[in-house]
Amino acid sequence: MANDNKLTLAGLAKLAGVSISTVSRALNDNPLIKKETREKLQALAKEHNFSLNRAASRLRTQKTNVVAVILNLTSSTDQSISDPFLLKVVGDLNQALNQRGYELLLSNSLMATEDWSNYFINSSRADGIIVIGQGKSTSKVEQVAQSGAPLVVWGDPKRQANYAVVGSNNELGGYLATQHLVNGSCQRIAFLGDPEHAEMSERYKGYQRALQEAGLPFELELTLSCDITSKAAYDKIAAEILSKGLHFDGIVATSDMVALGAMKALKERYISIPGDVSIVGFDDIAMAELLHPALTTVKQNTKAAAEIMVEQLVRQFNGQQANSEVVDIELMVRKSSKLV
Amino acid sequence: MANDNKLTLAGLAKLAGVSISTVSRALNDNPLIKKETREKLQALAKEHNFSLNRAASRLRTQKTNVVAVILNLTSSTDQSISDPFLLKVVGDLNQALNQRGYELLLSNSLMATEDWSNYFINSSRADGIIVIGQGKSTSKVEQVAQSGAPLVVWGDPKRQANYAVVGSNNELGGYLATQHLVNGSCQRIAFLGDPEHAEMSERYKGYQRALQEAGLPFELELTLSCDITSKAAYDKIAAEILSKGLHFDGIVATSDMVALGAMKALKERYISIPGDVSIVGFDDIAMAELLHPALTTVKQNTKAAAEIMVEQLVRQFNGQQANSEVVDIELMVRKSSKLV
DNA sequence: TTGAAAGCGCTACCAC
DNA sequence: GTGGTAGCGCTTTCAA
Repeated sequence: MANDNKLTLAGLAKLAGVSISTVSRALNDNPLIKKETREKLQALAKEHNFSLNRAASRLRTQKTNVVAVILNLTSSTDQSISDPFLLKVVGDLNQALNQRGYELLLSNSLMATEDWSNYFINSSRADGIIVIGQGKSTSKVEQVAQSGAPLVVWGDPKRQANYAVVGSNNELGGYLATQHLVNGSCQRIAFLGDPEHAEMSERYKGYQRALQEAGLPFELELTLSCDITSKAAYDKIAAEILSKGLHFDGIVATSDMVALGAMKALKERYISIPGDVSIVGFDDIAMAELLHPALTTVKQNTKAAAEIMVEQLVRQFNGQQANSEVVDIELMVRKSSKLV
Repeated sequence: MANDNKLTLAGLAKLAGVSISTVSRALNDNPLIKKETREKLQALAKEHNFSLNRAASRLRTQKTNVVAVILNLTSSTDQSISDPFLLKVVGDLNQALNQRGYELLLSNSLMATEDWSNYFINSSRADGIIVIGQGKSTSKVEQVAQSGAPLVVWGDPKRQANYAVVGSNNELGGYLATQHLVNGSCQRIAFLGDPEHAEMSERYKGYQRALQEAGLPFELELTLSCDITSKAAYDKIAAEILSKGLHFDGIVATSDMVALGAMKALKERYISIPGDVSIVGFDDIAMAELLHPALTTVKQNTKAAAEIMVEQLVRQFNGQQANSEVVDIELMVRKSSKLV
């Protein structure tokens, strides 16, 4: 406060009458320093509002304690950027990283156009990378994996990949959602979303498996392919009903936002949910239970997932092998689907 | 690739047969270096996958090109963390910052418990701080302002503060929302939210002004005070109806999430929206128009706001004075309110 | 248990 | 236009 030119370790050392090394060790809680001295110096630092210069320590230690989190967005539509689910994952990662002493540098695939490994890791901006979403294209991610940089991806862990993927059991999720509709006596169950998107394609497989087990025919016209935004889903359902009439009595949506769009299209046509059409979402975003009717959905445990992702990333920092890991999902039965 | 020990400027210089200074200038696009040489060296850098070590340049230049964005959360409830509106602001800031060459370090008030200025600025983690939300407590923010660190706050710009505040015209928003309900012949208009929260209190003032102008009495029992989460709003409306019956025919909600909670409580009781109760939200999150009925709401222009915030922060980097600035709002009339 | 000093990789001042 | 070099503030080896 009083002294305006910024305080450094050297300055603090002078103030305390000890060497720079001693202050450095004390502030890093190094047990080499006598506990008494350590506490005295820490108190002094606090008193003078001193904080170690991270740029300097990062340069010296070659470690940043920063993790770059990259939202792997499919397109530049506003919708996909603001999908509450993605942002929930960011929030949970923030928490998990902080608990381990890491900071979160936020970026997304639309901004970071260069080689990610080069940009974030070689440049000492971050120690590792977490990519949220495998999306349709994984070439950037592969590039990072090739470079050997510490990397964890939120996506579909069942996909074989040469990097660690953490994600929900999407196939099972799709299966349970579909099975739930089958049990509710739905006969013509549609799949709404993008079957080519990594995570979504697994949900699609689960959907097909459930149909088969139930002895229901798989009909291609029940695969309602659309972008994974509410708007696209809304348009798709509207167009479908316009051209073919209401030819389905159940919808397995690939995300809650997609389900939301579908619900709106149905309600506008006075189609009862779940009376005429049952619907199951995916994600369990905060809003799901607040919709009317409350949305039955497959809950992804993002908090647990975030912790696992950080754990796997830290393993790589320590030179250990990182593994893909499956996070449990759970069917949340609410009001948008008929009960058995 | 072939050479495994990390390349530095010195290494590149040797490879190119020029001095370190020349490579440094070339990679920083310094016009002192002949264009030809510059391009040759940039190509060489790309070829060898070289990236300048940021830790080193930050130490040297005393500038990080990083901005800390702090979500000033009210409580640790999941809801407030995942309010899509806050996260929309983060997304827009990310974009605005990147366009100006800054990176976004994400944090929140629950994690960053220390003195923010000390933690982020003194430590050279970031050059400036953007705080999202004035919330109820502004002491941490005041502390940053006191320290003289570059700071911009998303909040209510009408509040007098010794730091730059960018935000919507909340008073006008509250006024327009209320006026709209008045025009739709609502007689007993409730205000739902937290009148003590900085931004919200201005909306509350606007609500009162509109009532007064319309010659409607201001009744305290129509101030429905609750936490600004969907859940709290849902509970509040449910409790209100249970204890006093449906004693209002319009609701001015302090956020879309709050409106969502209220809508659910109403729908569950088969109260028609907007037939029995009209409702207006605030924010215009992506979901607002996808609700059924589509939510009439006051749109906050977060994209414009984000650009202004970054602009004001950069002004401070350049030693200029930063000013509070008001961002225009716009009433989005949809289906949850009666028309005139 | 503490101190001296080298050096992390870069930028920018000064010299040519 | 280009090169030599000091030094940003820290950590850590080595010495005491």
